[in-house]
Amino acid sequence: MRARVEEDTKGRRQVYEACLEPCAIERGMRIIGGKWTGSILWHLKDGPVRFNDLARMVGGASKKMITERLRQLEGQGLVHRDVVKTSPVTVQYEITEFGRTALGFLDELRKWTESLPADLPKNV
Amino acid sequence: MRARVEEDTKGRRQVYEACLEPCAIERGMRIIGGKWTGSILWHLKDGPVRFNDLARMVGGASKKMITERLRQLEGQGLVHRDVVKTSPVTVQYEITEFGRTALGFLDELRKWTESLPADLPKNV
DNA sequence: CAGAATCCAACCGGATACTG
DNA sequence: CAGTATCCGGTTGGATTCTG
Repeated sequence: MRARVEEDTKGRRQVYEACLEPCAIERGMRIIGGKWTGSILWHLKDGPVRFNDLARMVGGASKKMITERLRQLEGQGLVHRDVVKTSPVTVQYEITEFGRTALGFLDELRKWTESLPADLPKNV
Repeated sequence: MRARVEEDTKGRRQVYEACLEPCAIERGMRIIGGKWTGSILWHLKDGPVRFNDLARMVGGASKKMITERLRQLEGQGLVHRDVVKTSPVTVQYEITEFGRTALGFLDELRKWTESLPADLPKNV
């Protein structure tokens, strides 16, 4: 098996060697587990959202982060970018059909997180 | 609402302000989305695994990483550490009942990743 | 509005060597 | 075997400023 060279969620160069190839869990996490990535995708589930609105919805992430993640998601075909020629221009981000295939997992994650007891051991 | 100060998967200090509190997706990702975290948990699903065996199973991660993640998972109550007094000592890591509650969506993630077409747009 | 550009301290994580 | 300790270059991501 040849070594694969890819970019993960954060644009980091990842070299997957023969016997070091991460399992599906790890690969998946590298795709949608990056900081803010899942959250961004999730907030697009109900329809197109404009850049600044998205930034507000994903509260906590800087514009820089939102931009980087969106570019990545776009490059991966999970999100579609649409420029509306108003003045000033507005930009709509929309989840693609492919992107929607990840929502099932994200919803499971959401349910899991929300089910966590309030008195967790530590750090959870 | 007061600001919460916690540690995420990677032990980073995270300050969650009132209106900046991440959504469940993001919080969940901070718990099990860290590098190697999901993979480690996943590889414990079939029963206790010893340290070095785990390191091999999660191929690619250094011992340092395995150790750090295991300590974290242990502190969160997702994994239990058991020292067996052989000579030299062996250490077994076992997923807890609580930890098992995370396997559901991890399996969703696995299925999602494995379903990805071979000819993906980019970076996926 | 929707970014792009820059700065930079903090952190991450691999490599290596060592230990009981 | 199951770690710990240390080094250290690379990456990350927040803050800030600027633009069409």
